[in-house]
Amino acid sequence: MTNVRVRFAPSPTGPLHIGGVRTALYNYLFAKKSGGTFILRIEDTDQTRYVEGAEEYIMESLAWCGIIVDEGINEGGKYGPYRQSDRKAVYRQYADILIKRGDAYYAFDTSEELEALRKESESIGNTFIYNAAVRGKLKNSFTMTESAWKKKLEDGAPYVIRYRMPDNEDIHFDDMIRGHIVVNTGTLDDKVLFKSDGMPTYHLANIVDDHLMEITHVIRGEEWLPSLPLHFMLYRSFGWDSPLFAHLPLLLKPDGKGKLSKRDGDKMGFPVFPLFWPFGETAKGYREEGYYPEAFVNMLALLGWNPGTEQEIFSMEELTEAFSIERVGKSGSRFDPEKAKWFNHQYLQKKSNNQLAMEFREFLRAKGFHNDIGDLEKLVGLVKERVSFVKDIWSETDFFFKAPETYDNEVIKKRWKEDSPAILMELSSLLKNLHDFSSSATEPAVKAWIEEKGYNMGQVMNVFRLVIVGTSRGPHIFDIISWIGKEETLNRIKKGISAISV
RNA sequence: GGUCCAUUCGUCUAGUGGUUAGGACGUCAGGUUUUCAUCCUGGUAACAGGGGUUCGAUUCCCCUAUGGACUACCA
Repeated sequence: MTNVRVRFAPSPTGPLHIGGVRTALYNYLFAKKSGGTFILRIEDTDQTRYVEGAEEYIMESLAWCGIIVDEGINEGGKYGPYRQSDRKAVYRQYADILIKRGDAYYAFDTSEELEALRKESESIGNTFIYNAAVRGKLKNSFTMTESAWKKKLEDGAPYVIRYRMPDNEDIHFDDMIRGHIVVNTGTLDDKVLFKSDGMPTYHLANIVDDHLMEITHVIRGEEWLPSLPLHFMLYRSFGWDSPLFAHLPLLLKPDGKGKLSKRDGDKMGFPVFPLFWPFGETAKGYREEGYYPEAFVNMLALLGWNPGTEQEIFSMEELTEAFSIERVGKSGSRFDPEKAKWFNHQYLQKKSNNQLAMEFREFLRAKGFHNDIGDLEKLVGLVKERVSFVKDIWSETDFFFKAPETYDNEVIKKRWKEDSPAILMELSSLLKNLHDFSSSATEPAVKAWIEEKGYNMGQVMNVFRLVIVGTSRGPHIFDIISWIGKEETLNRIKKGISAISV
């Protein structure tokens, strides 16, 4: 088998959608599985949609995910340049080849004229398509005399170059995911290949570049499936072998209908982009929300592909090993934000307490804590298994850092009894006399005291937790007091008694 | 409207011409924790509908329905 060469070819029109990231990932996995080459090509032939910062965003996103580009605008390579606007000079000659072969032609219709035609057709319930049926009535090198259209070109009149789609021919082609497809050219239109601004359209640039860059497999989103027949025709007109195609199913909204959009994320509170997008209308990113790239990639890989086994947790290496186009599904996948969290939970559990403590320390610094924040490794160990994100450690441990300011009324109503203050006072003096304040020392001491006094556990432990935490949640109470220390424990008991007894 | 694509639990999916249709997320129940969460155990829940083909279809074919993509001098 020849060397696999695949490309990811986004347009720099804004932040890269997670559907795009998944396309890049599948390309990457496919290439790496066979030791092939992953190419990043920037498709910026539409200058009006170019967005500053988007190229960098794309590259940073791939890097964050651990997708390594072999050839691209930064990496270079033998087939460059890798930005289509830098390849402008190469496209025109290919358009000319098509014209010479009679497979393409000049057209002088203005956008306004065509728009009017479209409206007119629509008003009588038809769809206007620029094809064999109408091309004979419009302004182009078929309807004009050679001297007339040549004169127009010489005069610098604006024109486009269109592909001449055959009138009525069944064309057959194959997709690695969808199998064999047949389309009649009569339903297709004469697509513009070369725009009046001197730039090629996607269709021309894409085919020319894929050929020149010796791309062997085109793995892209399903939204391209309708233009596949055109692309096949172009390869045929040029006399080139076409690469193999695989059209990936789309990522759909978690609820309702249609493909996943930024709005869904905003509405339901999850990101639709890998990284925070800082320009203009900003957008949340998985990285900034606290997702690990490994978890993000794992989640994305399983959305539309499965290994055929019951394994769900995969490293990039394992994904590379297991991936195959054959196991990519045919139908669109609804995105499930809950499952995304679950993946992150799995990866967080695998981190060492030491590593998590470091990450949590960073988090605390950003929050303004600078010194004296205690044994974070131990703290993290107490709550690790209940969190999915490093930021959750904070919401699970805020009461470690500061005494409660309010006390849960529900819990007070249920647990606070007349004798509670007296019992807590007793408990306080008991704790005061303990020298070893570790959990393993305080717990048996307190339990023995409860037994000796004939109290029951519930009447003591619940109010104890209430004054220490402020409500009924959190890790083992003796672990908490051990971490905050004797002095703080006694203070909280005292404060709690006076605050609640009022 | 037209062209093309798709359709297994709520979601991601496995699977087969004859299976108790499997797993994961979610959800529910029980257990653990005298808290909350985690965790463990168990339960709930699906082959879109109608025709064929066949001894037998969830699986193969056709139709319908539903969903989706595309329908620009955007990609």
